[in-house]
Amino acid sequence: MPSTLHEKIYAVVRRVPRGRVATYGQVAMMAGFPRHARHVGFALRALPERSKVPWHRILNSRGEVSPRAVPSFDEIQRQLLEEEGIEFSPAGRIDLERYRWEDDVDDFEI
DNA sequence: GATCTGACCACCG
DNA sequence: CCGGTGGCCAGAT
Repeated sequence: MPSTLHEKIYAVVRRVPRGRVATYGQVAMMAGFPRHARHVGFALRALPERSKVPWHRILNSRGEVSPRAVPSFDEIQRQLLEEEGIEFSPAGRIDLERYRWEDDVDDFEI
C-alpha cells in the first residue's frame, strides 16, 4: 500500500489541469496536510525530472517560481508554463487570481 | 535520536 | 507588494 506523503502529494499535483497553477499550501491542504506546505516542496524535489507529475504548475503564495538550488530549473519551469499559455508579469510573476486552480472548476481556460 | 535544512505559508507592519 | 518572524515536520547527517 503505497500511500505515503509523497504519493498523496503527487496524486493532487497530477490533478492540476494544463494551463492552471496551484500553490504549495493549496496542494498541501488538498492532500490533507493543512500546514505542511514545505513537504510539498520536499516531495517535488525528490521527484524525477521526467515524471508525469506536473511539478512545474506548483508555485508559491506570491505566484512566482520558487527559487531552487539550481537556478537553471527556474527557467525550465517558466518555459513549461509559458508553453501551457500562462503569462508572466514583467517581474516574472503569475496572476494567481487568473490561473489558480480550484478543485471544483476543472476546465475553461485560455 | 538530536540537530540542521528546506521547491513554504500566514501574519504583521 | 515587500521583508521579517514563527511555525510545522519529513529527510539527511
